[in-house]
Amino acid sequence: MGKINTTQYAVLGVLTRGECSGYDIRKHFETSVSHFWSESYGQIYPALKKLTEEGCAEEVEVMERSRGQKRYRITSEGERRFRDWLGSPIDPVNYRDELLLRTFFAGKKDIPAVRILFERELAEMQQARDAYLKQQGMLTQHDGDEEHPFLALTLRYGELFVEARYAWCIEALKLLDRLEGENES
Amino acid sequence: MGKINTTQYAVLGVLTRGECSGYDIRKHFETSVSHFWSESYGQIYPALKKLTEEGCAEEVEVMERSRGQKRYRITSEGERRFRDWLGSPIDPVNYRDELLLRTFFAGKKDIPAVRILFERELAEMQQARDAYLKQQGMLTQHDGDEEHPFLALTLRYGELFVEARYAWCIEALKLLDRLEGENES
DNA sequence: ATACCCATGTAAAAAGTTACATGATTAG
DNA sequence: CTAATCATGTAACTTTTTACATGGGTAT
Repeated sequence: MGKINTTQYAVLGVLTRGECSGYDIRKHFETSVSHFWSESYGQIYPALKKLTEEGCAEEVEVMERSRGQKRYRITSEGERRFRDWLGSPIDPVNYRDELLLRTFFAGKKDIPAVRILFERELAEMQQARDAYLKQQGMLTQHDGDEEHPFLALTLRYGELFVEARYAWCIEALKLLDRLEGENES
Repeated sequence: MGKINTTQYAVLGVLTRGECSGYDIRKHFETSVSHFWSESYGQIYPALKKLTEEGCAEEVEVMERSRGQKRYRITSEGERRFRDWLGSPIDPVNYRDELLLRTFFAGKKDIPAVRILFERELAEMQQARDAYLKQQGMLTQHDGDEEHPFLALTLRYGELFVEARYAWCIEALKLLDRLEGENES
């Protein structure tokens, strides 16, 4: 049995929610999970091909395919493999955060430069916070769904993450003010 | 002028702290910045080569080189380019978090599986918290250094991040308890 | 008509990891 | 002497992005 990589599992995950096309899958990543996952077409189409070869997904026969669309459905084998993966150990990923990297290497001369970086980040966190609030509102309409608690949980993570990062930016900007004050005196 | 990528800037960043070897650079990434950045040898050595070609770094002539070590030093051109990069806009990176991905796709049947994931994560956050505390202690010894406030800031980010994620795991585990209770009743 | 979304797919490039080959030095 | 650590480097592979080619459908 061939090895399935994370992208393929992510695609399989979308398929567990119902049959769809490669395009739909991309949309799904772009909208619902964009704050913690992304996939490009260059990954999705080959993944669908590979999953089909592996017997984890199959093309749905569609009469009258609109716009040449191909739709895929998860197989029971795919379902099984997906459930296995879901609980398997997560191998540590190397987290990379360029804002942190730049902060780490900054010195006194860089204060004006990093101030702009933090201000920009702060604005982004505010935007993200608004987006979460909006999504929160939409979610309450699907209250009864089986997946609802888990969706809410990922949303909640976003909120906590954004609050933490927001608070950090505030602290950072205060620090910059203080450092600049010291320089002048 | 050739394009310099993020890895090369990261390497250049280490060189701003003093001349060192590829091995030292690796060590630096592994120890001081591992919680927000990582580079492998397969990236570092080619980066040093490229930076030298670009005139951003140069090999230091060492008599009696210990163990065949090569040491590199940043040039004034490298310094200039690094400062320019430090304040330049950060292009949005696609954040990927497999724990979130799995949570998103989880359903009621996966409760025991995801519980293990959250427990593992919780333990990791506790460990990370201890590590930060320890680093915090070491940092106070370098109190006067010019870079000190920025180092402290990255450490502070780590603390806030870990606290947020820790809190989230706790919430998640409570949710799982609640869902399991519902199932039984 | 013409612009915009829907839709599939691939090729090339870039980014990154892993495994290996090689050898010096040091600590026990 | 031997194991661990220091040290450099490359090749193969995997992963991911970006750009392109192609064309159907729909709304103005």
